[in-house]
Amino acid sequence: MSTLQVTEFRSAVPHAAVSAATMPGWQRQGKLWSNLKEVCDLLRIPVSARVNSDEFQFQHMQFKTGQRIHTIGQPFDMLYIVYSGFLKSVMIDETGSEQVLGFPMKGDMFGIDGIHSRQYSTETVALSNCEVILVPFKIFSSLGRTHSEMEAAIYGVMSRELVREQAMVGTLGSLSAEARVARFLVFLSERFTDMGYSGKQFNLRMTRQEIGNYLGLTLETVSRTFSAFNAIGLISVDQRAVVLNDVQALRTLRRLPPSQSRSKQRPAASRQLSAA
Amino acid sequence: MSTLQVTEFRSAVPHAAVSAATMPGWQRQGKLWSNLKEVCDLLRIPVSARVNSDEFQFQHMQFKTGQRIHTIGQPFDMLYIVYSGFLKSVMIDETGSEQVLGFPMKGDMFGIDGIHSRQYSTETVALSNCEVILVPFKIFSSLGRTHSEMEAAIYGVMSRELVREQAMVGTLGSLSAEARVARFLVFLSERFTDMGYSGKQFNLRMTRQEIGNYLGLTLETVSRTFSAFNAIGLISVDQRAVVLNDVQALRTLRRLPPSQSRSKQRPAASRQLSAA
DNA sequence: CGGGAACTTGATAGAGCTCAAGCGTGGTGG
DNA sequence: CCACCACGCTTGAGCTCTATCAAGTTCCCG
Repeated sequence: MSTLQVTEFRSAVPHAAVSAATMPGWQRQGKLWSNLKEVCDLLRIPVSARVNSDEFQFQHMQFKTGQRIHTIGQPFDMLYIVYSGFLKSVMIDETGSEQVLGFPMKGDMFGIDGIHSRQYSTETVALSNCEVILVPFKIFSSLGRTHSEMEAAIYGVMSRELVREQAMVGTLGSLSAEARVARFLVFLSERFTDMGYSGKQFNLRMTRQEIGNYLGLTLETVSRTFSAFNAIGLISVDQRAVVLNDVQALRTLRRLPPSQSRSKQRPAASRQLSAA
Repeated sequence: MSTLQVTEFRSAVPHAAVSAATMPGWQRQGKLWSNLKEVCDLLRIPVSARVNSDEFQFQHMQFKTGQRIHTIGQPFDMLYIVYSGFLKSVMIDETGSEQVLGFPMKGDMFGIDGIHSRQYSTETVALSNCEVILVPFKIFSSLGRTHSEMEAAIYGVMSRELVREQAMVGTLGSLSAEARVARFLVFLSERFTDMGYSGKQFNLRMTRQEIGNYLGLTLETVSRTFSAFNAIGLISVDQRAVVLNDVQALRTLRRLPPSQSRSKQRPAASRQLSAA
């Protein structure tokens, strides 16, 4: 069962900078910079040609696996955009337990939670060697003033994050363990596709523990669910290597053996309270 | 057991407009307006005196119980701020099930989810007669440009919502049913206190169904948990009327009868990845 | 006063957690 | 270069929590 090979990543990673990971200069600051257009492209924000791309330069910074980009309570002054690599964002509750909130990857912005209280409420850790673009919040927000088209984009990015969290709440609140895991795989598949990698086969960058924590499950349940999916041919798993054999089935999966629909509160609160 | 009386609300509601609910003019638009200062106060945003409060006037709109303020898919052009009353925001997943995302109340902004895709991804329904301030998004964002101090405030409000959703994910992902219900009560208590009402006793504005949906539980579990809290004197409940007898205990509650600490993933995923 | 929604309570079952043991894999030191 | 060790993963057994199904009661509205 350990013959499964997933190699897409080694060959597909498109940024030359990553190879620098093994070189002495790795992690030195100030080596790479991006202009505004590059940042907007990364964020999937439309840029008008009128913007002077070179008016601002944004510094890159490289992190090794396990390093923290920012920590809880640290004063906020920076937003971050993932240029390459994989990370996890976690919150620590009052009992000291971690709660994984997300896995930022290429094109994702993180650190937004710090704006409100002027200090980060989460911490973000590199799950692989990473390259992150530093965006000083003051500069970012001033772009909204000077380039009015940028303004909607900024709000849009923040709104997008909010919608994503809301979807997460919906997932945690109503789906079975199997459905959560299935959706998680589809989510990864779509992200990888967006990034130009294969959406069919990839390597997980996080542990079962982290996946389970993110999905509100234990690592054992995640492991068992992977095994179950594997057993019926939905996917092929071997450790971190995953192949999705039927993405559509994963997308709509509710429960495995007896697919009893528990649509419970369907006809709940939307019609008897009809707007007069 | 039905002798419990909670009357704080009837007497405490401070806005005269509510009494208009029973009058013919109710729900007619354009009756009340707020200036910028009033809006900022409501949002708990610091306003500098330099801002000309009367430069902008924001229209109020009144809704009766059950009416929708906005619906899913409706084109986005407006943000909303609750001036009075209670609402719920819900998402509908692909199977048609509702997912309650929150209960906006006085001072809360909603509709933010619509910015990203230019249409609302949620709908918001009045749980009581409500008065809502309409804030055209274009005007709101232009305030960020003209009054630069407003800008941070706007981002702050959006960030606050994101943090709130993240906390919700944490709650759903890791707490027992009892702990979720307890936190929910504490959450309400704090909101009511903020609004100037009693944080010790209040009336729930939502059904057990809605609470359960919000917390990822069934209505039966919510009901049983209320009863259990009632039985040990933590709270007193009778239908929608609630008295919190020990807020601190609710705040830290993890589990009820045998308070065995199972701090599970305590020493889990934060040390082996220490930043070199 | 009737009907329906909301709420409570009980009985039962099953999904997922906990505890526990074993294995594979990758990194490290001898 | 190989052996060891630790961490991550898998799998099993048992048990608990919470969902589900089912009445029955209360409250609110017409």
